[in-house]
Amino acid sequence: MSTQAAEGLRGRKKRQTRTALGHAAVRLVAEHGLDHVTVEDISAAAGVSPRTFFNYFAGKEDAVLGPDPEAGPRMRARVLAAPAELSAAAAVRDALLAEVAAELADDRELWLQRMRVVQQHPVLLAKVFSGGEVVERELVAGIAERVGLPADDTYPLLLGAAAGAAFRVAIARWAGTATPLHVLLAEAVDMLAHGLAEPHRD
Amino acid sequence: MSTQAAEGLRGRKKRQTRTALGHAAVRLVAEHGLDHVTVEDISAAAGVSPRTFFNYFAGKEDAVLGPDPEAGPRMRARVLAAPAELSAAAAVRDALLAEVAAELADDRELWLQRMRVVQQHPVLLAKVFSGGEVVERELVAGIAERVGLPADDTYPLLLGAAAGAAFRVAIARWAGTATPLHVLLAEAVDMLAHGLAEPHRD
DNA sequence: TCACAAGTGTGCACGGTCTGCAAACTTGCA
DNA sequence: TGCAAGTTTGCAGACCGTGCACACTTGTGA
Repeated sequence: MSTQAAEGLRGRKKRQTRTALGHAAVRLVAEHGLDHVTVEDISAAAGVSPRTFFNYFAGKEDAVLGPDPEAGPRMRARVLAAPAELSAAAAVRDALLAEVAAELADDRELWLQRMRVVQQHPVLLAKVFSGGEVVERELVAGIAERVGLPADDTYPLLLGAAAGAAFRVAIARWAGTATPLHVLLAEAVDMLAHGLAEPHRD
Repeated sequence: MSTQAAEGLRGRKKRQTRTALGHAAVRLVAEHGLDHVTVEDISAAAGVSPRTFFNYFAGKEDAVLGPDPEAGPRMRARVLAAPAELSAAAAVRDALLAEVAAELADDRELWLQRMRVVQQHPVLLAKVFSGGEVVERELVAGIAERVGLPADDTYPLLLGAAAGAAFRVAIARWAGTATPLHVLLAEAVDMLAHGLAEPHRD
């Protein structure tokens, strides 16, 4: 729900091809496993040539993960737009929760299947992290701007990295339980805000 | 300084070849950039055949990073061996600092060059993360055991992930400043322990 | 001393990944 | 209708990574 207006017939078809490739990649890998699926398979399933595949994605992994280039700027904007009375940590917390809500609303089923595939293929996990790195960089920039520190200061870097950590942990737990993602994410973020103190035991 | 005794001539040569390949990889990539260096180049510089290269490393990236399979178990042991009166977070803090000290003492110059190379090649960053993931898993197991929670509970997962985040931030800052790594790492860990509260301004 | 088992290095072949290039083809617009 | 710009595609080529078979080295026990 970001750039749907004034796209023209050209852009529309491009977007269609891209999502067709992405969906095919997730489905095929879920069915046959990552290294029993070739770029040729994915292209065929999406009805384009293998060469065209590489016009859209850098490789199999990218197609499965379908990285969102707007996620970084969005997080940055969210952090900067948060009410001024909130602490930076609280602003990041809210930004994370809002982002998760928006992402899931977009394409819930695909997301879940994607996560399942990622859990089964450590190679994909690596790509997720490096993708998260790009987002994290923008997030760090937003935090730095908000608190008035340079972007290479420990505080913005660490808050950004911690946000990434909380996100990953929430995702990991989500894949194994029935608890809603936003609950798990809030739990993780709150734990960070309390200095990682040991939780009370039953 | 872990398994140097009773190695035999066989094992010694194997280790030599491995480090020769690793060093050649770091040096060549530092000189010419990651994708202007082929496996053939690295093998030639180390005096072995390209086929042999793949007996040691899964690819260029692995050779550059020289992953340490013992790092995970070591961290786990450190966390479990920490004095009982320490909190889990403090135990992790000490384990991190001890690990850094040991690693750097081992081969300081290579480490620094490696980090510089990694900063310039996001692809390598991805591998660092996935490598860190393996270590993190062990660390999480240690934390879980120490505090008596299951390893898939939020607390151990998050503390492990946060430790990884602090480590990465410290490394990133270290590559850009003259501050000793252990100081940066302590700063980051303390910031986490204080709930990521905004630091005092000058 | 010798021979043999196990471990290590190497060449070869093969399928897969990814890129550059140039030739079609399609779309948007005058 | 016709042109400019964008998209798809095939082709060639470099590189990656693995399986396999064979040569060579090392350690060991007869």
